[in-house]
Amino acid sequence: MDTRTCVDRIYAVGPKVDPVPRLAWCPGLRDQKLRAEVMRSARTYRAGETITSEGGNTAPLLFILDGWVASWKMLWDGRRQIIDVALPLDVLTPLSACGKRAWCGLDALTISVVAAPSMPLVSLEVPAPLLSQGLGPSIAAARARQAERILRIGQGSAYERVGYVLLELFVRLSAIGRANGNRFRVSMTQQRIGEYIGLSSVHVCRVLSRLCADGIISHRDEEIEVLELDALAEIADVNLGHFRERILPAATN
Amino acid sequence: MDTRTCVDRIYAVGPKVDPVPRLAWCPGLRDQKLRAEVMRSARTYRAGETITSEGGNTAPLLFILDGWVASWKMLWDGRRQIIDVALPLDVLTPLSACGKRAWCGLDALTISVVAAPSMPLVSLEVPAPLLSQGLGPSIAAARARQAERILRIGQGSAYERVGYVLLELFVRLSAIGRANGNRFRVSMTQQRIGEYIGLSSVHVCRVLSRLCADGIISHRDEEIEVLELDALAEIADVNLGHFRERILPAATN
DNA sequence: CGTAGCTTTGACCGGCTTCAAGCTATGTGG
DNA sequence: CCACATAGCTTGAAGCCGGTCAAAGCTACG
Repeated sequence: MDTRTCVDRIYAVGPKVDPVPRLAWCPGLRDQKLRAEVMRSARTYRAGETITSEGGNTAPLLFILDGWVASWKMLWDGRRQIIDVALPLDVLTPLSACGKRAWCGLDALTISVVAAPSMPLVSLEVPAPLLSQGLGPSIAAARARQAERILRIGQGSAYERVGYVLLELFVRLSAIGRANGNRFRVSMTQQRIGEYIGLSSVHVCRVLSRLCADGIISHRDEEIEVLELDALAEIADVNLGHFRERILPAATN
Repeated sequence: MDTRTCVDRIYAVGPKVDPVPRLAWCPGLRDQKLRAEVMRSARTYRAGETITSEGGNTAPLLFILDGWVASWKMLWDGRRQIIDVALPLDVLTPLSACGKRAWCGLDALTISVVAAPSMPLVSLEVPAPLLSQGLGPSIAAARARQAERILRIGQGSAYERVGYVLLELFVRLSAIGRANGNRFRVSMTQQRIGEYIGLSSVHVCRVLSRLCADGIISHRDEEIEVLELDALAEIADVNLGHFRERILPAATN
């Protein structure tokens, strides 16, 4: 499958963002030749396709050039929790402490383009004092999102959780030019949304209905329109200004 | 307050572990003089004392030399979620993406000794290709624990959650020589355990009773004895071998 | 000895899950 | 072009898990 045409096809659909210059966000990717090398290692995955299975082999760094990618873990009986959803221009570090295996499974939620450069990055000596800079903007943002989500899953009601996850996705998509004003596309089934925030798909459906009935949002299929952003932020218990600063890679602001 | 005497006093209580050589686990701390510098910046906190408040100033790296430290986030109405519990020899990176403020609050759950070296570590150029090594063993382990916990909080029953958290603490304490055979001390109130796994303190109490009634554990106050480790691992849905590899800093194994 | 904080136990109830059935949209093969 | 299958969404009914409220025991400590 020709990667170039796939990239082009995807980019023709949504608002255009050229990933190459924006990859400059990534730690150690200020060098343009390196960025080109990353692009060259890109591969396209179909929606639903497995990128890595838990405990399997993986590259240390994955760059999401386009699409939605879910990282998840599973209990023996099949109950599944989505740990995080990576959006275009996010960076994933699926390597576990032992250095060989992935600590999570990775699924493409939509058709996705993922770069997994192995050779060039191993030789990449991270020059900056990475730790004191907070682990690189993209990884720090992922951690902040994770903490916010743990807080809602652990303490929030279903209404608050769904409100939160919609707001999180809206803010992140807006930042990368993939929202259309107050509208955006949630490229997840209600089943998957439930796995993301610890609810059954049936209850996700009910809560979405209630959010519509309350005039906070409206939706047709996966297309969401935020009608009352402030009200949504209040439900999610989010201060929008601080929230953006924390869950977005710094360079996005 | 004289740090040395506090350290000594604590170390006189539990099984002894000299933190200085084991700090060699930490990324960039192989140099003995640096380690001594870290020790010199240590400060003692009383149980319940705030180390950092959410959004406050913080050092980029905190070394837990002794004690239990909870990192937490809160909703506006006071509901609190403990994001992670750091034990002796763990490393915390509370700095958020913006690089100035802490993304979480930090409380000492017990009397604790925490080193927060600011000067020497800023000048520390991380030499190894840190990313490809998985972010340093301690931080990678913290992330793995977090993923495991999200899975249980999102998908597990109360019984599974409590079983999991007891097992997690038991495994981690054993690794640093702070368990006594099958016995260990949970230095958290049931209220705090609940905040850690998203349950009310009342229900934590009930589940603990049930674990005792089922012969899995026994406990007096905060002193827990694991009677049936395999059964506990089954409840927690954990493969002990893999689990240890993943949630412990690599050098511990 | 009294107070404060934590644990334990009981009673009640409501939020969420589960099960089930019907609906819609999309795709497939005759 | 229609019959049929599949996947996801929606809605209802029933039941249980876990939260909340309340009161009583237990320890530690001043």
